[in-house]
Amino acid sequence: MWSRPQKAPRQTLTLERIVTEAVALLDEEGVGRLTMRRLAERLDTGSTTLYWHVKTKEDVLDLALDAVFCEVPLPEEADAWDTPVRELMTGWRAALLRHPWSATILDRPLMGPNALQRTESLYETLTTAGFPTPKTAAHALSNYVTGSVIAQVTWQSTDRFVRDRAAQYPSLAEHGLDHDWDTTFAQGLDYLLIGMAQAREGGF
Amino acid sequence: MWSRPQKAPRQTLTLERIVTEAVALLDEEGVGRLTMRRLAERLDTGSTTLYWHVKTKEDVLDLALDAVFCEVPLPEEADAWDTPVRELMTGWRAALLRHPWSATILDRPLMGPNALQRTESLYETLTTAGFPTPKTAAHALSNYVTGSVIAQVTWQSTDRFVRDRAAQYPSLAEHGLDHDWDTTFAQGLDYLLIGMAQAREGGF
DNA sequence: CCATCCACTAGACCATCGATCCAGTGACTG
DNA sequence: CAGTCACTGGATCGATGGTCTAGTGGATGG
Repeated sequence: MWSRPQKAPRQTLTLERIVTEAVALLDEEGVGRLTMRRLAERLDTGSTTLYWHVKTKEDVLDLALDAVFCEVPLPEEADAWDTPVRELMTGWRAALLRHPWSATILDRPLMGPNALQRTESLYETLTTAGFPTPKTAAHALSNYVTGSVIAQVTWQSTDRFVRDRAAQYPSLAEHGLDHDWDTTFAQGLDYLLIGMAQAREGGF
Repeated sequence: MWSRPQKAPRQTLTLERIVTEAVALLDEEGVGRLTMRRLAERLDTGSTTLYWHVKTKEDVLDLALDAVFCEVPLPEEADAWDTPVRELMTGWRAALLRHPWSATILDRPLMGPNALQRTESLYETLTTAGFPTPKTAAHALSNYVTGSVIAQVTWQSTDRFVRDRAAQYPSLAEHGLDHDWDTTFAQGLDYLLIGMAQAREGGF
């Protein structure tokens, strides 16, 4: 009785396989070409079969997005509060950039277990760091990361377009061209962290 | 000869009318229900007619999004550099929030004339304020606004869902529930501006 | 050993969408 | 008055998300 397997060991097609393959498909061909049929084909099955494991296509996207967050390393404790924060935000950004399609679906609730775990970690760090309003600080940080990733992915995808219009819009060209995205991100993050630290000392 | 009208005065259907109606449709029913057919129907015409004025549906979205940026007031000059910046960012955010569908299409290049004009204004303000790297500062600011709007729209659209899971994920509930979005945004913006000011004095 | 059950699968099918083809239409031009 | 051209619309195409219906095959229980 007790040694009996809990569930049917059938499982030729599992949710996990679906998600893995969906991420692979998204990585290779982008969000515009993710189709239930194409995904099913890659899994050597019919599209109907997918709908037994998943209710809608949006479920697939939600799962794929949360799978990306799984790649974000959870920082260890450190003496300075800003060290783990910087780590978390940098890893967060890196994971999203590794899967550029994720930037275009960041407009959906990040409520997968992996995403929640990262948010939780951020809150915890800020709270133990003594911020009176960790909620505000957490929002500022995650919003900045989200915006940064979207901006970078967008501009990189239209590099050619901008280059053609560089003469017409000089500061547009400067805004999006030959851009060291990493250092710009880090610098902006520093702005935020400096401001946060100063505000905390001021007690608000 | 000179008094002759330049172009054919036919124009029963104009690009302007299309954009206006598209924004109205998006406001009323959201981005998911914007269809070329539905849009054409609202304009009392066939869907084919739209394609004479516009190449693809994406064009319509681009135009609608830029129409939103038209609502962002361009700040006047001021003594303190942060005053016009705060004005511009607040107006930027307000315009996007007035049309929540815009948040879900912020992953496309903001290259309409209205959006460019706002970006230009931001650069100009930061440059005359003496920032050594206005590009970095401008990115930090606009990224923060973008992220903030997306977060707010997303969380507000899933308020019910979060409320149901409040017990299960306490800090999730705190993160997204009963949230004074305006003050949180303003506070985060202050973080940024404080950090930027301090960094400028430090000369980097 | 066999009937039953159920997790799981597949092909046909539906409504809808973005986009195009093709056949006009009517106001202005020369 | 014939011709042009900006402009319009109905029919249509291929693809998509999703459902209906009819299975299939391995484990279960008697």
